[in-house]
Amino acid sequence: MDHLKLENQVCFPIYTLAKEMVNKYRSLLEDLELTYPQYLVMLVLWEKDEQSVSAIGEKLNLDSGTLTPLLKRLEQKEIVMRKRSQADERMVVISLTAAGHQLKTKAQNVPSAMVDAMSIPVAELKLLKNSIDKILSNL
Amino acid sequence: MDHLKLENQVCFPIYTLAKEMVNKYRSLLEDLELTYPQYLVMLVLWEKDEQSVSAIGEKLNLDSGTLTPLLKRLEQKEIVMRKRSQADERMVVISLTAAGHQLKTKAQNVPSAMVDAMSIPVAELKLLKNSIDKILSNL
DNA sequence: CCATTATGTATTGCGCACAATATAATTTTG
DNA sequence: CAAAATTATATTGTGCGCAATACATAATGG
Repeated sequence: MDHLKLENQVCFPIYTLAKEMVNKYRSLLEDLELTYPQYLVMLVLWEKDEQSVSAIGEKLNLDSGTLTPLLKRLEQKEIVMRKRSQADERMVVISLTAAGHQLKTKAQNVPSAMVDAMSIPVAELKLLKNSIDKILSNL
Repeated sequence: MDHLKLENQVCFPIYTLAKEMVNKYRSLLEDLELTYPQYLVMLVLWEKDEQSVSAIGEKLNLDSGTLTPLLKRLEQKEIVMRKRSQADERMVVISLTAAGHQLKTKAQNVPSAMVDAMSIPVAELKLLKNSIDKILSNL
């Protein structure tokens, strides 16, 4: 078997799936005027308000080069605020505005819409998640 | 269950895995001086030389906005050539240079190195690929 | 055969993603 | 306490990824 054939690649479907997922989210998040990475940041903040850039970055595996401009865009939309911590002025603390909090109610139906779009049995989805987590811990 | 909790997201692990995969490829492809998307284009060309931009794009699900600059970078590395088709001057035909052909031998060990890095049983990998293909056909 | 439509690539603009570096503040050490 | 090391964010540069648009060529239908 030719391991360099596209058809025999394992990673290519994963790479493609991730892109297609983000494309699907593009339409699902249109109303919220959020991109998928922005939506992920909002998930993190909806769970716990007032977090440092690095704390958000650790949870999402994103560095400041990605987060700083992204958070500035969220600030411009006026759904988050950026403020230097009093305690440690190196830290920038991100917090939700009222509009940012409210956006959560508009996002409630997004996860189920996504699972519907994938239309795959929940059991199979759990297996999938398990395999992915296993690979992630190895990489 | 709170469907908006990061922990309960199904897509986030997929998104993370795709990124980690690309990161792993970064080190595996360092010798070849290729990025992962560039490597994918080379896989397509190693299978069949002389293909139009659109043909490559269909196989990889990438549009000209992505491929044109990418292919120009491969041209600068002198591993591919870009030439307008005589038959249809709208088409740009991409072909491998001698160096481009030779690069294939250096790439032979990349797929196995990647599978090794993921360190997951082949059987489970096949299940994973099946699930992903199923979701992709739905999205 | 000419106007219309379709096709193929290129360009532009925006938003990630990450490496490398810079900068400033805090902590640790001698 | 001052110098050195560490920590946290910001900045810069490169490379995707995709939508929207432009533009040229080819095909098609009166």
